[in-house]
Amino acid sequence: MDTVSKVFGRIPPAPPTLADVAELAGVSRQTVSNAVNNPDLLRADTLLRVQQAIDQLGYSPNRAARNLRTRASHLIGLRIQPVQEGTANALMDRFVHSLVEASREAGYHVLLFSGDPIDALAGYDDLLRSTAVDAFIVTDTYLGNPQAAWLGARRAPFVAFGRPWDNPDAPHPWVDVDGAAGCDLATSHLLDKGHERIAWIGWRKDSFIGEDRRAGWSRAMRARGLPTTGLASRVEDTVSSGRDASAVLLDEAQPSAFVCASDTLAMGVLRTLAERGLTAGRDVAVVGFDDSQVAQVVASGLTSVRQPLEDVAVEVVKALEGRLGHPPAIHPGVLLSPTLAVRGSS
Amino acid sequence: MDTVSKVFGRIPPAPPTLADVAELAGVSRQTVSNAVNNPDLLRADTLLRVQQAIDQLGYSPNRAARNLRTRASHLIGLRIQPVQEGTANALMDRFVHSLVEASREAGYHVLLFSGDPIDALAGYDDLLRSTAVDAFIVTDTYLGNPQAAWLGARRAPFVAFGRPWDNPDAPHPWVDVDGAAGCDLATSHLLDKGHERIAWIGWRKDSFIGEDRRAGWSRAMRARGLPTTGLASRVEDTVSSGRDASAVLLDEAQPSAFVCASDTLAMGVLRTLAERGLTAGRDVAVVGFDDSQVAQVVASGLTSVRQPLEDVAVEVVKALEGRLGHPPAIHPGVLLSPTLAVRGSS
DNA sequence: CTGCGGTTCTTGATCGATCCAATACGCAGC
DNA sequence: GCTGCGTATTGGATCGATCAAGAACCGCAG
Repeated sequence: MDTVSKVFGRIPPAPPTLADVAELAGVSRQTVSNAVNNPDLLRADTLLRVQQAIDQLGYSPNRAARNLRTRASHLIGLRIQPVQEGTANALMDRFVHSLVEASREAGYHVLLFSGDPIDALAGYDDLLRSTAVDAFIVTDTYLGNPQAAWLGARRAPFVAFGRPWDNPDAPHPWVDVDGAAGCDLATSHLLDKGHERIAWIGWRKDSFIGEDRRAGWSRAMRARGLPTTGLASRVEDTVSSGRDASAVLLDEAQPSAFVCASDTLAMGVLRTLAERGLTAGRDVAVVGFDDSQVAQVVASGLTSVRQPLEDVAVEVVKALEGRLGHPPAIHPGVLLSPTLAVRGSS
Repeated sequence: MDTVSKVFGRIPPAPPTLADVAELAGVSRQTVSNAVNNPDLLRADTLLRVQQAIDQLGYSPNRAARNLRTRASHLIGLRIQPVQEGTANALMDRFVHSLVEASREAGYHVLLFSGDPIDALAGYDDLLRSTAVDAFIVTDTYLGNPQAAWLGARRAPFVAFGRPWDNPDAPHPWVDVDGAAGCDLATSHLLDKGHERIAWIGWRKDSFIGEDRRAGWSRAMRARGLPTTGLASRVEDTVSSGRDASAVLLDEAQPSAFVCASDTLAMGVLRTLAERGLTAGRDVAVVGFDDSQVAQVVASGLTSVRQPLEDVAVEVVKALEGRLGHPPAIHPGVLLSPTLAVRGSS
């Protein structure tokens, strides 16, 4: 016996097919198929007999054959973006896991693909034309959503995690987290602690998400009749930008607390405080956004707005099931409320 | 027109098939198939004609049909574990992305699945029996590897990210990162900076990976004739364990530097230092492991051992291609060396 | 004993690609 | 002009499931 055979064995036995089960159970193929897909069509004793044959052989329907016939793959495509080094943004990890779990319960699996960097749509197109997936989850909706229009035009079923900012009447189902509510929550939390001069550090104005979150901060401030002028700054989403912005704001506006559009920016604030010998949570309060691992393990902890990603995933899958149903259900947008993970920094 | 149709349009046109292309190009189905899979079998002018027809119709082979016939899905299964909240362990994010990218180049897609928590093997079994994936990537090899033996017995092709610790002669291909070399690197880096009393904070003894990393530290120490007794501690992988362990070590052994088995533990050390008014990198040096986002954004930065996950993914896919080849290539284990991301803490 | 509605089960066709064996084609040599 | 040979191309069968019918079976009323 040669080494290859010794290691990997002979040709693995072909898995049992529907016909094998049918023969063993003494019924026809169709009956086995019904036992699997429409059990209530069978007489109880026949069903039992078929079930036993299935168990005995360890039969599972061949997915390729089933997919071919039913024109469905029970796969959901999810495009993943490169990890951003040097930031605290890691919500994908949590979301992906929740999505896989929710999909599993609905009988779907998640297929990952990474867009050809040159042409993000090429990846979608490829999977779509080869009928490799039944639908997509689209997550990158930060600036409008070119994919949405493209997929819509192709009649490709998809659900977006993120509102169609540039087109509120977009016909596709979507699920999103209310960033404004989150920042309102964070700001109100600080206001309740007695802070009155609460600064905002967010992203540049062309980010819909950033403006939404900012609106939550200003809304909460206005609700208590507090001014916001001079207390806001808009920068890049990097630690050093957060550091610089907070330094300027401390000098010019003397805020006693910061609400940030991301944990990355909040880490920058913490750095400024450390440089000035100030203690986060005692001298100056800080709240971040996304409840990243960074927020959880940083010294004394960073209070942060936590997106209910598990719920998002469940809603996304629910919307997907509706969209793939016959007839497709029109699923309105779903907006979920985040919570606040309070830690030492506030 | 009813609302549903207005929103989603009529039944989408059926995608073009091989036969459609054949008819348009005026050739037979097999010729089109050859044009796609064995272009060199065709005469140049025929190939061109078929190509044009393919482009004109936007044809892509139906995956289900191809999978059924070729008994291959070109999918790779990857089981993902729940995210550990409160730790800095996020290497999966980076690895998954690299894996998707490497797989894409090899013509594969990554299928995620989450083991039924009750029975981790059920998820593998299901996908295997339904021939949904061609192979698996197994990542959880921290304590031996029950999956490996099970998959091996089922003759399921798989590649492990992680050595078969409990069975060095295991016949399956694997790729791993040399944790000992990483910690040797980290320790040597500190030794070069003039540190002599370098403490180790690692995991409990039943972790093969932890013992491996620890060996790198003690090896580097011994190489310079330095003692290690009293300088090591083994704890749980949490921030607070790292904090407690470093406090005890500082009191009892007065180390001037720490090498940790994870960034999570290193964050605990940083916390202790902060509590004692010591500055990381100036008073006491700290090195973590995994180069997590936490290490990258924490104030002044945490020096950390960085696993070459991109290379791991490439090697894993390479091994997979060998394993799935005919005949399967026997791929020896591959051990890659990590690098050190030097930051402010050292 | 026949007829009938309803359930239960079976047979043949089908999804769209690839494998297989057989045929048409081109070209050199007699 | 015919044969031989390698290349290019073709039609038919096949993978394993589901769909769409139709057939067998059941009990029960006429």
